[in-house]
Amino acid sequence: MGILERKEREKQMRRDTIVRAAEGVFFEKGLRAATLEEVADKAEVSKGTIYLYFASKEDIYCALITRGLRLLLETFRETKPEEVGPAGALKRLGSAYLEFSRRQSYLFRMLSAAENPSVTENVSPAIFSELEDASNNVLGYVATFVQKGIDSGTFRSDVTAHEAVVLFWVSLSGILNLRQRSSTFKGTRALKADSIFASVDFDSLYSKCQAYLLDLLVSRKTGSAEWRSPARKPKGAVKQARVVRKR
Amino acid sequence: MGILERKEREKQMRRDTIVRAAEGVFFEKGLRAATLEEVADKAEVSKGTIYLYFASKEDIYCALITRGLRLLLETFRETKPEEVGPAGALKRLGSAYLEFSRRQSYLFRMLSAAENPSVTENVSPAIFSELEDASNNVLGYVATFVQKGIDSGTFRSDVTAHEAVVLFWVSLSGILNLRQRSSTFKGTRALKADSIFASVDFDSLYSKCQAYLLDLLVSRKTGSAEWRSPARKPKGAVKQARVVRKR
DNA sequence: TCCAGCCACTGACCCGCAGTCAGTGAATGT
DNA sequence: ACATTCACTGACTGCGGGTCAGTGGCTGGA
Repeated sequence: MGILERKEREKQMRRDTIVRAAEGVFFEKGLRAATLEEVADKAEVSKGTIYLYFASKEDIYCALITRGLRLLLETFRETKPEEVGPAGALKRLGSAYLEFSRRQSYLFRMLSAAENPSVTENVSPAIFSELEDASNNVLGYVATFVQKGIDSGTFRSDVTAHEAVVLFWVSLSGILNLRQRSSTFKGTRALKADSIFASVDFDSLYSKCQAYLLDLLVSRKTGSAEWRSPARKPKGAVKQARVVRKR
Repeated sequence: MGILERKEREKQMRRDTIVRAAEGVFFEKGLRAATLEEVADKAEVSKGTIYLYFASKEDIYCALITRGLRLLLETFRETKPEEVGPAGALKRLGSAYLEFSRRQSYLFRMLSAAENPSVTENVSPAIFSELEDASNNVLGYVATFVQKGIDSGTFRSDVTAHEAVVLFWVSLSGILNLRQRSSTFKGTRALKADSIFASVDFDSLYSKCQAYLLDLLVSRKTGSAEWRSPARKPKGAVKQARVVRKR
C-alpha cells in the first residue's frame, strides 16, 4: 500500500519543516524569547499543527539538540580519523570540535545548554531517548579510537576508554564554552579588566589542553612525540596537509 | 541621622528575606517552574514588592547564584589551604569542591546553570557585576595558590596561574556535573544500560582527574607531559627513542 | 498634637504566550 | 455517492511575569 508510505514520508517532511523553522527562530532568539507562533509562521503551519508533532516547546528544542549532535558526529566522521593512529585520530577530533564550535556557534551553545538537566528533565521519553542515543553515539565514536589505542598498547591501560572520553569531553567543552562566552561578552558587555576570563587566551589553552590530555593517554614507553601539535595557526589551517607517520 | 541607617538596614533585611524565600522555591522547582507568586507568599510580601528589589525573575536567580559563589568561597576558606603547600592547598580545594557539590547539590546545579550565557544575558548590570565579582573572587582565590606554587618553583612556570585555574575548573566542574546528572537520572529516568555515563564511576574519575591535574602542574626534572606553547618551538627534551618525524 | 509629604508596600490588573480542542475539508475506502 | 478518517486550523483558555494607581504608616516640621 503505497499511500500509507507516502503519508509517512509527508509526515516526516512536515516534521522536518517544523524543525528547520524552529532552528532559525531558536538560534536567533534563544529558548526563552522564541515563540511557537513565530515558528509556526516560518514553517507555514498553524500553531496547533506543531503540537501534532511535538508535545512541548522543550521537545522541539531537544530535537534540535539531537540534530546538532548528529551533525557533530557527521563532522567528526568527515575528518576520517580512522586513517591515522589513535593519537592522531583524537587530534583530528579535537580540532574538529574546535572548528565546530566556531562555525556552528549557536548549535554549540545549544549543546552546552543540554548539559543542564533543567532543559531536558521535562521532555517526552521518546525525544529524550533520541537525544541520549545521539549523545552516546558521539561519545561512543570518540571512545572507539581511545579503545583502539589502549588495545594496541599506544595508550595507557589503567584508564578506561570511557573515563578518558569523559575527561576529554568535559575539559575541551568547558574551555570552548568559556571561549565562546568571553568572546560574546566582548561584543555585548564590557568584561571587567581584572576578570580571570579576560586574561586567558582560550584558543591557546585549548590546544595546550588537547596536547596535555593526549600526553596523559599516551603510555610512556612508546614515542609520545608522534602527534605533537602543529601549533595554533590562522583559521582555516585545520585540515592542512600534515605529515602522517606510517610505520 | 539614625533613621536613615535603620531604613537602610530594614531594606537590606527585606531583600534578604526575599532572596531566602526565592532560594527555597527555586531549589524546589527550578527556574522555569518556580513562580514569583510563590516566592512572594513565602517571603510574606506582595509580588509588587519583589519588583522593588529585583528587576526580573532572572535577576533574583542571578542573585542566588552570587550567594552560592560566596558560600563556595567561604567553604574554600574554611579548609585553610594556606596551612599547607600549594599542591596540598589545591588538593584541599578540590576535595572541598566535591563535598560542596554533594552537600549543596541544588546550589551547585545553579552554579553550573550560570555557565550558560542565556541565563545571565538579560540580567541588570548591577546584578551581573556582582555575579562577575563573586566568580572572580572564587577563581582568583584558587589562583593565588597556583601562583604561590609557580613562584616557589614547585609548579611549572610555562603555564599561567589563570590558565591552570581555568583548566582545573572546567575539568572538575564538568565531572561533577555529569556525576550529579547521572545520579539524578538513576532516580527519575532509567539511564540506558549502554550509556557511557552509566559505565563511568565519576567519584573515581574525579579523584583521578584531580591527581592528573596536580601532576601536570608539579614541575619535574625529567620531561613529563609538557605543555606545548602555541607558538611553534623546537621540540626540546622529548624523552627516549622517539620517532623522528619525516621532514 | 496635628498635618503634609514621602515612600514602602499592595494586589488587582494587563498582556503575551504555551498549550487546547471543537470544527473543517480533503483524501481515502466502500 | 456516501461514510470515514485524519491532518490541520485558529480562536480560545489559563497561567504567570511584570505594572501601576492607590493606601497607610512613619517622619519631620509647625
